[in-house]
Amino acid sequence: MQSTELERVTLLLRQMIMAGEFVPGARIAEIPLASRLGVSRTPVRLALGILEQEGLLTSAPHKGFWVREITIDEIADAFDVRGALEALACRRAVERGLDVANRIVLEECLALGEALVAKGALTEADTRSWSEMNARFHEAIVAASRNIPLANALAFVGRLPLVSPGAIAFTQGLEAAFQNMQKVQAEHRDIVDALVNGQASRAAALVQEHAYKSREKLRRGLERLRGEQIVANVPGLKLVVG
Amino acid sequence: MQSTELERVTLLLRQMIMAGEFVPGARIAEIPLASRLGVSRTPVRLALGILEQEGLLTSAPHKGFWVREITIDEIADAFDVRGALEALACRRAVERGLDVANRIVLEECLALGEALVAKGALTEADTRSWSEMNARFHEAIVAASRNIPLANALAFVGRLPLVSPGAIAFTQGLEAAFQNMQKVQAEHRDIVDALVNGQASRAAALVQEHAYKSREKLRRGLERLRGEQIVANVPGLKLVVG
DNA sequence: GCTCGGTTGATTGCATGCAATTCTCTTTGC
DNA sequence: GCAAAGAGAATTGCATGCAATCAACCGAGC
Repeated sequence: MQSTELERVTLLLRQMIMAGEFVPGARIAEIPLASRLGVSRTPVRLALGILEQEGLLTSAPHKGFWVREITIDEIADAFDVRGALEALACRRAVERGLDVANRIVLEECLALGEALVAKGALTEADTRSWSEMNARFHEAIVAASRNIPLANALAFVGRLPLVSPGAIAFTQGLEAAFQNMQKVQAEHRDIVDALVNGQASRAAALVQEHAYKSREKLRRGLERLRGEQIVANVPGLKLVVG
Repeated sequence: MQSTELERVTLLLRQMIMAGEFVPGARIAEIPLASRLGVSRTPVRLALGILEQEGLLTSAPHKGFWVREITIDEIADAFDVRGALEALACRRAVERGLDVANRIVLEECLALGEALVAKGALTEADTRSWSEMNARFHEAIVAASRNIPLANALAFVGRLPLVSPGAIAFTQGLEAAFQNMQKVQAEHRDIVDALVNGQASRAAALVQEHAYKSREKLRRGLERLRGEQIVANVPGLKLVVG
């Protein structure tokens, strides 16, 4: 699938960073990384540049790259941005007329969510398919807006760890995850209802609140981990809590 | 100032693209470009990667880079995104309390705008200082929101040509530019008024409309140029009008 | 004992060589 | 005359060598 080393290295490196393999603020030297990944410095260097553009790394001339320190507040703020953009997407989707293809995707997502909620029990696999469904749901809304810069901007903010709709929900356990899932499913239902009935501002308000709830849920989850300077084992990235 | 070739090449290349030196859709080969800029392929390659991330170029493995074709609709859509984001910035700025530093910047921008409008006559230099003032104005609003992902997202959409507040207004002549300037100045006054009086939703609505007016002004300006497949001499980039 | 300066080591930045892929032009077959 | 296949040229992708810059450590001077 990936025809070049650069793509492979970029993907790998992104996963490594997101998995928290590097201490935030720590320098990432090219040579050890290259030998670790079994390639030369060239693709590594290019990949680092890409990840810098994505906001995961920082660099300075002759000083190299290091992992950006991301605060909880920054993650939370990104959710506000996501809410505002998705609200715009809803308004545009309604104004331009919700097309059939995306409507079908939305309803499929609703059905899948319904099935997961009805099933009651939750395995790890269920959580994964929920996440994928959630990602598809939000993508469909954006696609329905037919606004390319909007989609790009959303992808941009989604590059921050935990912000993308596909990020694994940050909950205490499967039980809490399930309760949250029920709430989210209800919100999804309302959003789709507003969209198919042409209620632009209602849909916009609902997704905005939807994002806000995600934000606060995440914040509560992260706040619990205060105390250590660096939050480890967060699915996504080590975060600076200072 | 720029200590590396990469920075120099990136800046130069961005300017060249924005100035429309390349036909949209045309391939950009590394070797001729490198020899033209007097450097080796390495920094050129890195710069091309950066500009791809910025949305000005596209690439495919083993096929190199080419200039992205940007439609008028895409530019217009980006204005909607800008409006939504700046509206969010206004709400947050008010909610968090407009800080003194940014308030001063806003009022200085107002004063400068007032002076330019009062002056009546408009030179090229006036247009430039107006643009710089406009950029500072919008930056201050974003800075006042103290939301870093928001600022990043706005910078992201602003990378599209003509979308950034600092882009030279697209008007028919100095006379029309002046009339537009008067309107914009009035809008700026209202926005600052809302911000300093803590009227969050009013300020949000005003900036959104502000962006919408910019969008429509630009669209009218570009529509006039339909007919040719490619619009040349647009300050920013050659645009595909199809 | 502390600070400032020099020197050494390491790392980044750039140039270039080589292999792999793609594109193009030509030639052959129908 | 046109289409398809093959060979050659050109370009990208990657590896590596070398120079410039930076950081750290050590020593000297105050």
